[in-house]
Amino acid sequence: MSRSGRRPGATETRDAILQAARQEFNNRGYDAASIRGIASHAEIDPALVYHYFANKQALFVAALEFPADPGIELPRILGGDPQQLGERLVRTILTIWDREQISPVIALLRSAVANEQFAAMLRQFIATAILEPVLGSLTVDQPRLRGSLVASQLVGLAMARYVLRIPPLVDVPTEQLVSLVAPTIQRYLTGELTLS
Amino acid sequence: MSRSGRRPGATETRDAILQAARQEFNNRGYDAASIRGIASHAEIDPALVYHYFANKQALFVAALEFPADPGIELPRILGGDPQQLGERLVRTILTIWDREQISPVIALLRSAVANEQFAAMLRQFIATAILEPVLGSLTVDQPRLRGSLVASQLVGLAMARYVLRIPPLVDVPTEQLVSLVAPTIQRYLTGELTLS
DNA sequence: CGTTTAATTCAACAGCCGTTGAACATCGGA
DNA sequence: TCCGATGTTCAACGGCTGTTGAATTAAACG
Repeated sequence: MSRSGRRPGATETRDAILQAARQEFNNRGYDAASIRGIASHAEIDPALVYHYFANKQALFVAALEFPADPGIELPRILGGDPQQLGERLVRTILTIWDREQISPVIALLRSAVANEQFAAMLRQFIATAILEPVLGSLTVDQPRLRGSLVASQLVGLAMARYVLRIPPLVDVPTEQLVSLVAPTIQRYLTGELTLS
Repeated sequence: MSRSGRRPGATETRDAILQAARQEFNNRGYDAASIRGIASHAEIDPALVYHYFANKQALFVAALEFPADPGIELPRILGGDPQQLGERLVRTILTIWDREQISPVIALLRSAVANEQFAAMLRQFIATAILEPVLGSLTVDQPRLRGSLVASQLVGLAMARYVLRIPPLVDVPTEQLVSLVAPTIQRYLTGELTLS
């Protein structure tokens, strides 16, 4: 019964920890996810986590590591008719969210609610990775206001579909949801804003 | 130096606890808000909270106690031109949220993110207090799908303006925000849904 | 006035948390 | 083969949490 000490054979522990961390952060958020819980999911002692990562926050950042490379997706969104920019944007984002049951954005969203520091991270990500490139490609008035309206609908979609799980929305097929929400995004992006 | 024991004079402790609880639940959410923190805000010993409320969850429910009576607001929303239903709905909700810096809905929203039980409470509140009456007053196809789309935009608005505090949105005057978002809500409520 | 009831605090419980240091076992290179 | 680096566990730390029971003081009621 050798308990402690290194295990024979190759080691894949670091990845196991990251995987468990992604899962836990994704569906509990930063605060509610615990090192002990993550370690237990990875079938490992909690202290081992600290052998690979400096502390909880470093683990969170490592687990976030965005899988969708904006450099690849963005040109596909920005190219083409600006009048269908909203549709391409919504389709791309929903596809990414739906592809993996575990999404860094959802993890960050869940964490941002109780933690101002992560709220700032999420604001920054939304602004620089989505809004600035998309709106920079257009010539419209009030780009920042338009961007924040787009953000509100996208965040609402993520909350309703993945966090609150409001029933009809959870089951609507991706492409149908695209055609329902895209007009809203398109209006926020290029429509006339009535500032009564 | 009498420490323990009852204080002379009338007692308003229960209200002080509720007020502190509302504040803490509102801007931290259920899990992050602590009984000790609430008690300290109310300048009171933590154990005193348990003299008035059975436990943390009971305190949360008591602190929630909805201030906007749906029975009063709803007829004002439902009466009038159905083509401006979206505008009246958004205006009413934003007015309620803006009026008090402390809103039960925001508290519930913050709490629902990490706690499935509160997510269910929020779903139920959105459905029965907002969506059902509003959509019940219309004759449209796909009412549940329409309702969930409305919910997604409203939740997104609450998240962006009050939780994430996305800069432009925080400072846009209420009435201007109404005129920006109302067309979206109106389209979800009565517009043609293109189910491609 | 005496007694019961209500308000209040103190001290403690058990449980969880992030984190650390020491001990042990295996691997990889000299 | 020896030895340092790496992987792994155990046990503990201090701090925070929700909650409870006993003790103390004042109000309310007869």
